[in-house]
Amino acid sequence: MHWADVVADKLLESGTEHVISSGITPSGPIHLGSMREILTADAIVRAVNDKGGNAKLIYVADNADPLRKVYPFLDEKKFKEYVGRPLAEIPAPDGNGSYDQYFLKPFFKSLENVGVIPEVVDNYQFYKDGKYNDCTKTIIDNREKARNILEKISGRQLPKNWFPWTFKDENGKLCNGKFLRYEWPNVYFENEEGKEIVNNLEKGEGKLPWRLDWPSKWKILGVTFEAFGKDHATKGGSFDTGKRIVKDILESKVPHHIVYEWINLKGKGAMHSSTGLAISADEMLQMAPPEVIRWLIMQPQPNRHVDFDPGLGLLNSVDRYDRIENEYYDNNLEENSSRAFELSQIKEIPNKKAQTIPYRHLVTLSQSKESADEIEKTLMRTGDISELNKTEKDKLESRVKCIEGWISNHAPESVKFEIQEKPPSINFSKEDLKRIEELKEQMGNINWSPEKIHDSFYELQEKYNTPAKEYFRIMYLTILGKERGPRLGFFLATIEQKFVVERLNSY
RNA sequence: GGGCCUGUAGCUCAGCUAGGUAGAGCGUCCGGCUUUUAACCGGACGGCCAAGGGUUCGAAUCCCUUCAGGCCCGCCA
Repeated sequence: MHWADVVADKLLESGTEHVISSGITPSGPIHLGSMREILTADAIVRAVNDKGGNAKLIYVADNADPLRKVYPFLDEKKFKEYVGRPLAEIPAPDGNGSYDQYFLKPFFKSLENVGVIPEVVDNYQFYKDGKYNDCTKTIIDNREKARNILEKISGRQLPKNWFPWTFKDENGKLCNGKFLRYEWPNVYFENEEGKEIVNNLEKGEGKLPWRLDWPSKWKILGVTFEAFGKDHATKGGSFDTGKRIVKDILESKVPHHIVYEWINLKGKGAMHSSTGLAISADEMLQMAPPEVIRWLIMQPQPNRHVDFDPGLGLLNSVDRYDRIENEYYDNNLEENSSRAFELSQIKEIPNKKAQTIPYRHLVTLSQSKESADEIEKTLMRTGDISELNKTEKDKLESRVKCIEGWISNHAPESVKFEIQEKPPSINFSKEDLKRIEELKEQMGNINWSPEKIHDSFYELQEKYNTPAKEYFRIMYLTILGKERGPRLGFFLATIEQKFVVERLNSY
């Protein structure tokens, strides 16, 4: 059984209503690794709903968290003063709006593109609106118990006058002040300068520290399931302490969970926004079809790491996905693969197989044609497809866009080419010139189909006792200005016969 | 030091939740398609399921131990 269904079954044992939670701190571009978290959660939501339950997906934007440091992608001068302040209160890097929204907006757009539409929780606003009041109060009332749990389970020592609140200084920065006294809803502390500051706990002046904030969210939102990264899952980590806090102090339920592994960039290691070694969700969508992105997450077990190769490997991933799609409709898949395919669909599962064009072929066409429209016409002319319906058209269009993005940012040189508008000036040898004459005649007189074109080179090989390779080389040189290129039969068939003959005639 | 995960064919992995004759794709080799680029079709080769022990009529699957690899582990998230 697919992992999402295994979890769904377990969840449904305790009821039909479920809240699946996911979240991230929007401190930088939100990357593909973070997308795994929410796609994993989304899979569970779909699985529960498919089995007749009623699950909703909640996305918590942890924008009450402070900016930890000036990240490499930030302007040092401008952002130095904001370190320590809640992300929701900092201006965006481009000056428009707030910092958190600057990163969240494109991420939500990306999520929409992969078919995920969560209910968004603005954590900062939650604090402001007093949503945390009850939990905060309960924790404060039981702060010795809380301290006990944290110290015992995490094995760290808390200061003598520990108070379960991250204070907010008068300059707006979150800080570790010295706790003085407390009287709901106010807490008084001494800041570094020795000044007494008051925070109103009901108004979001400061926040709960993460290890208390997380279990509080479970209770406030009624979370029944959460997928989280293995950094939280370590012994004595925030999940371990969170479990006890929510059970013993908040008297609420511990959510079910799974731990997911990181996504590595092939040959480079785990993605981290802080090191800059990351592909943002946005960027990802500009080079890979959304259903393939989903499939990369749905196919493997969540606890296995995924190696993502934005180079040639991406083509393999798309090919594999397309093959799975075909086999799905041929009813030829094992249960897990079949389910992974279903969970990879952006919208509902189409009940008919769509016409698919081999992705590698599209990579060629995208570089020789101006638009998706032209590509479609060409494919119809070469007999690769019959007329496309609306869905197929959209798919073609979006895939062409992905390929264009991929070609310009990630593709290796070996697959790139450009049709030369003017005949490249090349010093052909005498023999080459003779072959060009032979080609002129051949190209002008054959049926312009991929197979015929392909065969014709071998006819020349027979006729003139010259390796077909030589003819290939010449064709690439005259049209692309380089010695290699895409499979010639298919490629030439996609451009005008007239153009090819004229090109040869100019030598 | 503590913890989690992983170890199955040359490579990438499925199978383990529920024990019942070891699977797929890719690669390799052979054959076919009048044959370039990571093309297509058919077939073959290929595994003491990391090692050892236990439970069982029966273990890749459950339990214990060992080894190897990856990652996580102040605060913050």
